[in-house]
Amino acid sequence: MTLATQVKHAAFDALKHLFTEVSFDYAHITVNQTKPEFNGNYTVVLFPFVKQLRMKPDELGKKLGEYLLEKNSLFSAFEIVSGFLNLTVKDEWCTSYLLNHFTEISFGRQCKADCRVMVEYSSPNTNKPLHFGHMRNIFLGAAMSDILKANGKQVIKANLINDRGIHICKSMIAWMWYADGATPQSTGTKGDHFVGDYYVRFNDAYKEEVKGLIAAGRDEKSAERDAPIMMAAQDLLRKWEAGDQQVRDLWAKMNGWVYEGFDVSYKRLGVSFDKVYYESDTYLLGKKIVEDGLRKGVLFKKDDGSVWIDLTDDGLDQKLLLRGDGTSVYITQDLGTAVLKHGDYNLNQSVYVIADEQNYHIQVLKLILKKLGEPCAEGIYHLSYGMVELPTGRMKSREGTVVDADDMMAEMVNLAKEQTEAAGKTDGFSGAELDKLYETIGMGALKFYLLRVDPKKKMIFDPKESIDLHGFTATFIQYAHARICSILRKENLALVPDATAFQSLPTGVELSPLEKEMILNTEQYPAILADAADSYNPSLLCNYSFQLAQQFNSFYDVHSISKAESEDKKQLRLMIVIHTAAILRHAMGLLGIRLPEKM
RNA sequence: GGUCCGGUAGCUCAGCUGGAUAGAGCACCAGCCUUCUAAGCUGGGGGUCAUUGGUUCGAAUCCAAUCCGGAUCACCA
Repeated sequence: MTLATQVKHAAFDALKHLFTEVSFDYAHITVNQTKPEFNGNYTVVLFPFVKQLRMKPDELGKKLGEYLLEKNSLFSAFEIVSGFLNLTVKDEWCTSYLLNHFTEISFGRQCKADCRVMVEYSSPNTNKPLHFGHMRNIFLGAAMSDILKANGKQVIKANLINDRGIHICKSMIAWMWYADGATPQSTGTKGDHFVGDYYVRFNDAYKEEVKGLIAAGRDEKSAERDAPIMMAAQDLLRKWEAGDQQVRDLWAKMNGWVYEGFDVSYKRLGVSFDKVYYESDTYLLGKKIVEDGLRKGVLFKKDDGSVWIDLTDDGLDQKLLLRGDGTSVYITQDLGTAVLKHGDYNLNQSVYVIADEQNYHIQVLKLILKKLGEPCAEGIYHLSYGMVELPTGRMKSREGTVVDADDMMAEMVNLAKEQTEAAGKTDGFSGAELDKLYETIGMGALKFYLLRVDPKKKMIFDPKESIDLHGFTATFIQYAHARICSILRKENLALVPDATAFQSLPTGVELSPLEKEMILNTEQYPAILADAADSYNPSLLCNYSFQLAQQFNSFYDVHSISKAESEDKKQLRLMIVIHTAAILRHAMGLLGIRLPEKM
């Protein structure tokens, strides 16, 4: 039980015992952390009960405070300030908590049965390389997977690759017409960029053709429809669907190039998947579900043979599920894939990391599955995140305004290198160690930057301003960690020392305000971790870790550890920083951010 | 037009299941390195929490209306 909960219980218990004739609602008890300008650690708000008890707040506070001090071993003092009961937690409680926990390196809930959850993320198209927006998706998905794991879930990380459709045919036709047999190998180009270049090439050629047709007197619509390169791409798609071997071979070859490129990016991003689904395998799924739905009368057929569901009673629209010619649409295959996933892993929960532009789509998907009586419907959760935009608006691949993921990673690592060198902090590292350090700092900064904002909110990234390595950043947390490691090195202690080294600590040692704050702050980590999982919000770990590192820096500035006033104090402070470092490593580790021991 | 999301310091964001004088970071100003890493610490200026009304002991937080911005409402994916 968290300390805050214990305080709440204690207050509830005190109210019940002091006023036996009145019944209280536990939910009305508000316990907050005491504001720094007042004495105390936790505060009980008295106002909710003054009316019920016909008592002045201060009078009630005095009664409660005295009762708690006498009957409850948690508190050493209380103070009443205008309707707030500020309670001071005993130093003994804090030191004893620290003694019991400081060697922990694993935090979170134990795994329970029946908690298999799939997290689908990344889910790229195979016609272009990954960009900044994908990175937000990927970091969110990877972080959420690890956060859920740390909270007792069995997680299956899945990637659903959109490897078929008109977009890849566009790259294919451009390659056929313009490449003259060039390959990633022959040009020394990363495979996904190579294919992406032909996608751009397609769009350039297409634009030219449309312009030409319009100049020749065609209207815009028909020009867009009849441009030769577009017609050729659509022809390719038809051949692909018919199973034309030559087309399939080229398609497989070009997708192969893309996957080679993606693998390189994924590796550097530090993410992986347990299961990869390909839309070329799943795009025909869902039809059977639709037929069942027709039989059950949940769906209906229009005169042209198209199949629909009426969601107007739920405040939505009618939605097409099958075209008149019997072919499926996007949502049809999503229905099929949802059922497939559920069957593959007997899932209790299925998380979709998808941008908020698809909020409506997922809402409809879930609703349809529910109406069809599919058991997977209930477990669907849309981890909806805001798009990453440039100061000029949305990124447009066709206008070349996308911030490329590979470029961005290289830039960040380079920035880390520049700043490390500028600060003159390269002494004592080998060349390979430095490269690793730059990677740790650069990638850490990038991940933190994209994860520190509430996923729901859209974010604006200005490529002209490099991502900062000061302030609310991973670098700040890494630096605090490196400082702690430096102290431990000096004391010849391991990062996770044996508890026996510290058994001499008497619990009676008096705590300074900063020492106490640090301990009380670390006590909150498990609750924050649980909250991050329950609210699907990794940014909570960023906020918490930054605040903890910040507090450590103040602590570090005021209190010497190796030259502490007494041996007891030294032992105590060592325990505090060991525990702090372990929490920072754990929290950042869940976000895929490494903390160096030296920087 | 319907639905949904957002609007907090110059900028980027916390706080939103109601609680004390609304907090961080960046930027700006002033201090702090013979002492465990100054990628740090301390202090300062900077706010009509979009607007108006309501609920109440108490509202950035809840409700209503309005204004502004975005997403979505395809036989696209």
